[in-house]
Formats: sequence, C-alpha cells, structure tokens
Amino acid sequence: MKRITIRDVSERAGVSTAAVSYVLNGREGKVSQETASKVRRAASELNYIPDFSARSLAGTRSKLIGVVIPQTEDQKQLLLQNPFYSELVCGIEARLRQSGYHMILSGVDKGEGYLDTSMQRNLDGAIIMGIYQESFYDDLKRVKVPIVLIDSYVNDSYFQTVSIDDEAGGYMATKLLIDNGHTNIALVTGLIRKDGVVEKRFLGYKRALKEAGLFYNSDYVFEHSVSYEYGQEAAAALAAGHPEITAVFATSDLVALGVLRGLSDAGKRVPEDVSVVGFDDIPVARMCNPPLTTVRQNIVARGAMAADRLLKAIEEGEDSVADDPSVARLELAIRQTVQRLMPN
Amino acid sequence: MKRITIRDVSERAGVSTAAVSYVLNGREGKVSQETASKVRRAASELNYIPDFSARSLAGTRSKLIGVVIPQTEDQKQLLLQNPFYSELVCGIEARLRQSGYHMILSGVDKGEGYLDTSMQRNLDGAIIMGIYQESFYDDLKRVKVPIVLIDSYVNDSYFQTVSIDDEAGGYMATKLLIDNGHTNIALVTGLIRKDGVVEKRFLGYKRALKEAGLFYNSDYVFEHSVSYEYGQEAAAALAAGHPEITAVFATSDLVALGVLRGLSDAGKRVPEDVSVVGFDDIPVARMCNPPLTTVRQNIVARGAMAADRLLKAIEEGEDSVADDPSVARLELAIRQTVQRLMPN
DNA sequence: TGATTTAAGTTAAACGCTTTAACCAAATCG
DNA sequence: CGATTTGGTTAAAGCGTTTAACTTAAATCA
Repeated sequence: MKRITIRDVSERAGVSTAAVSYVLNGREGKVSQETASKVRRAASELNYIPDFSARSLAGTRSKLIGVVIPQTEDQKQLLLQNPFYSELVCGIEARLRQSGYHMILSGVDKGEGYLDTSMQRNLDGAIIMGIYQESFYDDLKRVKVPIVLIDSYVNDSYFQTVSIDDEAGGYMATKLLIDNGHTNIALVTGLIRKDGVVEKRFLGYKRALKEAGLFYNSDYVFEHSVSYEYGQEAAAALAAGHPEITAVFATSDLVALGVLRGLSDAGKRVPEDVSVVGFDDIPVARMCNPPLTTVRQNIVARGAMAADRLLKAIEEGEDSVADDPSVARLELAIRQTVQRLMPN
Repeated sequence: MKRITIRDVSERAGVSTAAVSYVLNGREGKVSQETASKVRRAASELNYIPDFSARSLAGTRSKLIGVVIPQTEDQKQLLLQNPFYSELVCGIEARLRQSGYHMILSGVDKGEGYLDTSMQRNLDGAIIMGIYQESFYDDLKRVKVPIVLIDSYVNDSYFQTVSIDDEAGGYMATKLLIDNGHTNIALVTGLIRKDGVVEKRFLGYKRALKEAGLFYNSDYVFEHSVSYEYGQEAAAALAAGHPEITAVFATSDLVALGVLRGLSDAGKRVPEDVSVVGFDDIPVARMCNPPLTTVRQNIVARGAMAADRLLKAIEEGEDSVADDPSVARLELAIRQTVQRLMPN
C-alpha cells in the first residue's frame, strides 16, 4: 500500500505543501477559504493519512501518551489483573482516543528506564498510576512534559493529580460499621506508608473510631499487602485470635474478597457473624457472594478525568494547569456484607 | 533537556554518523572492533537515546505494536473490564517490553478506523483480540504487516492465530458433569455464531452428550450474550422452567458467575442442587464463593505466545511464519461447584 | 609486480512533515 | 503615483535516522 504524502495532496490541489500543512493543522488566516477547500477535497479524495512519525520529528506533537501501571514483582507483568487498574485504563483510553491521541501502556521496572521510553517516543505527556521510588519522579520531571498522577500523594507541584478523598472514604466505611452497632472493628490493609493512599484511609478509620468514642486498638490492624491472599490470611488470623471482632474494614476490594474467603474458611458467616466493607467497588464486588458492601469510587470516570487534565495541559500549555487537584466523588455501595449487630 | 543526537555521538567518537548507526544497529562487518567500542563509549558517556520517530521515518522499524481489544457498545470503552482481556494484555505487554517494543492499546469503533491508526504510526505489527466485521480484516490485510489473531476463527492464511482447542474444552467440561452422574445438563452461552469460539465449545458439549448416549435437548441451551447479567437471567429462567436440570456448563467464567448468582437467587444451592462449570479460569474464578470449577486456559501465557509469534514474524520476515496455528493447552481446574449427583 | 578483491569508513540523499523567511500581487496610504 | 502594507503562497531548511553508493587503503591473488 503506497503511502500518500502531503506532496501528493499538494500536487492534486495545485498548491504548495506548506498550504496543505496549514489547512490540515487549522492555521486560520494563513490561507484563503478557497484553497482550504481545494486542499480538503484533494486530501479526502486521495485518502490522505498523515504520518505521525514525521510530524513528531518535525517538532510538533507526537499525539502519544505514556500510561504507566505497576507490575508484579516476580513476573514483571503488568498489574492489570487488578481490576482497579483496568478500569482506570478503560477510562483513559476512551478519552484519549476520542481526542485523536494514542496510548502506550507499559509497566516499569522498579521505576527505572521510563525516561528512555519517554524520550525515544517523544511522548506528549504521561499518566502514572501507583507509587514508585523517588528517583522515578525525578526522571519524570526531567522530560519536561505534563504529567498526571493517580493514586499518589507525591508532594510536588510539578505534577497534577487526580485523587479521591481517601481519608473521608475510610471514615465513611468505618462509620457505617459503627452505625450498625459494631465496636470491635478490624482494619485489613496493605502497607501503611507515609503519605500513601492507604495511610489516608487508615486515618479516616481512626477518626471515625475516635468520634464515636471508641478505642483505637492497634491489635486490630492487619497490615501487609494489597492482595486476595493477604486478605484471606488476615481473616484467618483475626478469626482465630480475636473472636470478639464483629466487623472488618478492608482498604481495598481485592483484600475484602480474601477476607470473605478467609472468614468463611474459619467457619464465620458473613454478615451474620462478621460484617465486611471494602473499598473501590471493582466490578467483582457486586458479583461475589454475598455481594460486597463497599466505598464506591467511579474508577472509569477517574481515568477519564486524568486524561482530560493531561490533554488540557498539553493543548493549552503550562499556564492552564489548575493546581488544585481534581478530587472525585465517593459514596457507599450498600450491598449484603454488613449487618446490624444484635446485642446478645 | 536537550536532545542528544547521533551527530553528537559521532563527533565525540570522531567518526561519521553512519558509522555510529552501523554500530548501534549491530551491523557487523561494516565497522572495526576498535571504532565500535569508541562509538559505544561515546554513546554511553553522552547518554544517547535514539529517536524512534526518526528511525521510523527513515524506513526501519517503529518498534510499535498495535493491540486491539473490543469495546463496549454503549460507552465506547475498552472491554478491559473483562479479565480475560486484561490477562492477555499482561502477557503481551511483558513480552513486548522485554524485546524493546511498545504497545499501543486501543479499542476500535465497529472495526473502523484502525487502518488509519496503523498507517499513521507505522505499526510493525498487530495483535487483534475478539471478533469483528469482515471489512476490518480486509483493512488489516492492506497494511501488509504481520498480524496475530486471538480468539478468532477467521479462515485466512494471511493471519496467524493463537488459539485453544475450544471444542475439546467444551467436551471436557461437559464430560466432567456427565462423569459425575448428571444427565440433564444446560448450556449457557453467548451467541453461537458460525465459526466462533462459542460454536466450538457448543460442539464439544454436543459431542460429550452424544458419546454418553444422552439426548441433545435444544431447550437446554440458553444463548444470548457473554455477560454476568445474562448468566443471572438464564439461571433464573432455567431454575423456573426446568427443575430437572442438575448441571450447567457456562461457556465463559463471567457467565458462570452470573449463573451462580441467579441460582442462588432462585433458592438453588451450588453444588448441592445444581453443579456449575465455567470456562477460562479468570482470577475471580478462585475468589468467588464457592470457588468455581472451570476449564483452565493459561491466559497470560497465551498472550505471551501471541507476542512471540508476532515478533518472530516481524524479525525473521514473512517466510518464517509457521502456518500451523499455535494451540495452547487446556486443563480442568476442579474446585467446588461440581458435585456428584446423588440418585434419589 | 600489477590487477583485483576486501575491509572500513564516509558522503549524501531520502523519509514525510512543519515552519520560517522570502516573495508577489493587489490593496491601501500619503 | 510611488511607497507601504497585507493576504496568500512558496521554496527551502531543518527534524534524527538509515542506507545505497562511493572512496580509500590494505590485503590477496596470479
């Protein structure tokens, strides 16, 4: 399939290639209405498709966005198995496509090497999900291209963020349990790093307890990793060691699912014996058995927000960047894993 | 960040840019060991990163692979929510990255417009999942670039495929149920199109029945769409209309999960009253309650296979393409949704 | 020894596009 | 009426690579 170039179009329209370029890039005022329409006609008759490599080389936009998600430690695979990330990617892709951009999706190895990718491909911008080591963010800044962070509390005004109020979410979940009469409420969660998503949710948990006049008992927090397996493990430990616990707040649905299984294996019924609330509302949350009560964030919408912000920054230049972080809305998805505690 | 070009490297090494290019692309024999190492040193001292746009323009490989997955009808979003696709993408991405390629992930609108993308970006190849209208494949062929199809029985030797033995899988699932004493076995499935994945599984189902001397009863096949919702719906219908049914084969785990819910809503217990077997073994299959017995295909591995095939075709040229389709292995994942039927 | 092949590099064109400086009428001005 | 502006257009210079064609020097051969 022979490539149709801008030159072919210009010849057909009887104008110069520059004129064609002007028309096709919407440089108003540089060209008369008449030639503009001649050019457009020629282009569509020839079925002209611009070559983005050439465009990119010539110094304009590549219309390529880098999207980074964490990868599994062992296999070096994308963490796309985590529905949370897939959903985000869905939201991002749809919005980018709609604006004529394409997405290069990749995992990064310990935060290294992405600088190369970015330069090789002349990326116009990037969306980064997850948390990486410091040096990764330094690299990112050196590329001098707009960047949006999702799920990250990196404190640097260079980056834009699209976040949720994790603290409020943690509070909502815990409050729901308290309102249902629970007082011994466990927290099952990934590692609580300083300034991480998880820490905020943890803080919300503590605030709710305090507000209700309940003691915060550090024996009730099970903290390790964000995975189904850990949820299961923690539930087993908790059922065995703390029979007085009647409710669990898991800071991620994936973990909550594990908790469900762990409790069931330990002979506890949900929600009769123990209530459980998760966080995220990934699609499985409503498919599992019993359907999981959880804190819903509209993940797809959040992806779209991130894309919007990025595109805005790219197209309207640095100046347009709002430095208030976008904060997506949160609500409770009440399903069947929380039950009022019957005083016995 | 000023871009370091091949010219900078050449000057530093005291050779021509051509020499640098030869060295960096491993053109053996064009250049002496001595200059080669001078060049390499210079390149690494300057931290040279080649510009892929320029490479692509100059007529060599873009090192970009297009990956296409279906999108939802309504929202125009990627169907990445379906874990089956996410897993494939994981496998593909890991392998591509490892070989220095990048992936442009996108959905296509009714099979249209992808030709453009492909030409704009000078894609080196593409991996297509799902099934599209005829014209899409015609477009694909016109780009003259290697293409691997996943989950598609398009009968055209131009395309390479990475498939599984769907018929055998359908047979395995059904046989498992028969071996457990079931005779009234329903099939819940997406639309059975001619030459589709689903048809093959359906054929396996029929073969197992026939082989066991059981009647094929078309009232027992519930055929509509591959979704949780439909599984739920079908299960309701089946429980209400055919109480004699004691087992269900769902041709996809997503559907099977719906069936689980539908049965439970209808007051049927799984596996005590009705046994269920799914297909795919997506991660949720082991997380749901009870854990789903299903036909396992190693989805991630299949993605990797697809990537391997594609890279081979790209790097070793057309001639190297094996025209035997790769067929991935299948096995039963026995969990807790199938029970021996007690004669009453 | 002289002719010929080979090895090691270099030069310069090409890839398809954007963009700037220059150009040319035609219109406007003093 | 000559000088200046202006709207419209063009030719040409990159952008960073690759590669075919060419050069030169050294090695091989008869």
